[in-house]
Amino acid sequence: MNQKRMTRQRKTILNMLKRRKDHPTASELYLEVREEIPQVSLGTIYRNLNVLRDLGEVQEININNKFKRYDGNTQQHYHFYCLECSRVYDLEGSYQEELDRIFSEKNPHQIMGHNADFFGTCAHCIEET
Amino acid sequence: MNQKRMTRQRKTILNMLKRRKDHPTASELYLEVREEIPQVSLGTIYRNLNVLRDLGEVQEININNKFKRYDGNTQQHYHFYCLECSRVYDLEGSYQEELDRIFSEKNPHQIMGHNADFFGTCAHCIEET
DNA sequence: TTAGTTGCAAACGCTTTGCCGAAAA
DNA sequence: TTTTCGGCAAAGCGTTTGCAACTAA
Repeated sequence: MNQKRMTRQRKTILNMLKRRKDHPTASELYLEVREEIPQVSLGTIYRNLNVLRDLGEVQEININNKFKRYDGNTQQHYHFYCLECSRVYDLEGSYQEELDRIFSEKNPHQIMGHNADFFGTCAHCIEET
Repeated sequence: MNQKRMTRQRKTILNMLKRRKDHPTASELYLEVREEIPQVSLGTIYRNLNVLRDLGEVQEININNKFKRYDGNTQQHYHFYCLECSRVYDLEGSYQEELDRIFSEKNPHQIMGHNADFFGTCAHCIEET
């Protein structure tokens, strides 16, 4: 792969993702980056998110096939998707490595890992009802 | 909701999904349906998949944000995604209900269920190398 | 008869990309 | 200076939708 440069745009996007505890979409990130670099373009956001994802600096989240979300936390962890408000949260609790073992034994594939996302009603939406 | 009719197109799509053990995309299904109903349109495939999904007759699978896949097996089960060939397989082994309890205790959200998909190299691709 | 459905084609919405000037290294 | 990157706008692509004709019930 080519050598990557740490441009102002790329640095800003990465910092914002590391700081935010939610999981913004490219458009949401675009709005925030624009406050700091007004002339930035959406294409730049998308290009940099793909670069950062390839470098392993951020995690790409695909929960519902609508749009991708990005997570500055690159450790393995699970997500929670609220069916009411569509917010995505990190979940507390450890990654269940034994699942890979359990399902490896019962299937002919070489399992390298898994993704899991939980769904339901988030704390925020429970309060509102 | 409105009353649904079992048209020839809808019946054909449902039967094919129940019979196939893979998890076709709308386009893949379109190709197969067209062998039986040559003048069918892609729009009809999409509309019926959404209807059947809403009726609970088929399961919609979102593994990588590229395109949706459909599964005629409506029981809870996990999937395996091959990183090499992109095929999607059903996994043998039971749904881990206790995960919902474990993560419910550690988080403030009301968890109703979860999805999990495993990834790695499938049996088919292992053989080829 | 009548409300849901289809085929067709255009529209949608998120994401990618070609081009060229700008700027890291 | 060299090579990657950014801004802009157009294109790409899976999916949805408006419309008039059609059909299941």
